[in-house]
Amino acid sequence: MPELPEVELARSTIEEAGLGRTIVDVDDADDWVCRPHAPGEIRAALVGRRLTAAHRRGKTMWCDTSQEDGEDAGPRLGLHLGMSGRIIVRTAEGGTVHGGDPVRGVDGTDAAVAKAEWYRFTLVFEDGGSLRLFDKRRLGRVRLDPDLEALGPDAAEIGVADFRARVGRGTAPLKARLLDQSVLAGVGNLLADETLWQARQDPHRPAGELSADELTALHRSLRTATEAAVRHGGVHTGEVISHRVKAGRCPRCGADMATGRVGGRTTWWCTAEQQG
DNA sequence: ACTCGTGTTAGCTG
DNA sequence: TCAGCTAACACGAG
Repeated sequence: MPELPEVELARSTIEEAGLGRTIVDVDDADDWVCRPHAPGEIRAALVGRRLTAAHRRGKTMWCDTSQEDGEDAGPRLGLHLGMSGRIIVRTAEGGTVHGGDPVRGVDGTDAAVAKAEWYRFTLVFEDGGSLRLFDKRRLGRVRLDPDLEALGPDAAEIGVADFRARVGRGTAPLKARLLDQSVLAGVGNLLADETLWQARQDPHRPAGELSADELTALHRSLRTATEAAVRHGGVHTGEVISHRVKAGRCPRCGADMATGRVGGRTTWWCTAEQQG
């Protein structure tokens, strides 16, 4: 699930329900998710502190932490949801205040029961509540002081001039350019397909071939698609997403949807409007 | 049994 | 050195 819209929703969940609560315990035993930290390292850094702010750039989140007596401000806690991660914040009473049911999520699966081992990382608060990373596939990541240098500007905030300069260059397929997190941070496979469909652009087209006007329109489409996804609860709510299926038809013109691999990802496009 | 995947990245190639 | 591409990562779901 997690692309920029899902991560923004997770960030706001932490902001609304996870800040200001003193951390009394940390489960960082999963040394794959917490790499390169050794088990206990994150725990030692965070116990006694509080989360004071929740930030996001692209698909990466990080929380500022409070200072302890006589020390500098605490380390930043970096959180990445990977391919299947979710943030679950629980109240002192154990109820889920935000983040929804861990299994019965937007992906529609509802048969399974959440297994304890799918909780890959946990902060336990003094009030008895918790903040947890729930991640079936274990591609999520938790680390202290994450490096943000490799990330381009956030896809929801980049201005049109900057967007044109960064995206409209190179010979790589346009979709690959949109997916490159060092060019622009936050666009994932579904948001890329939705954006290109809205802008009626061929995903295979070399990015450097687009005109200034086309790039301006693409920037507008990205904004529109991203804002709608945040508002509606995730990228899966995009207009073309449910038509990315075998024998699917374009919901705008009715032409066949085609599929192939672009930028290493499964891609769907309208054969009529996107010059398939 | 076998393939796929809403993400990231080390490593290879030209 | 850079831009671009592929495989690998972990593991559940179909």
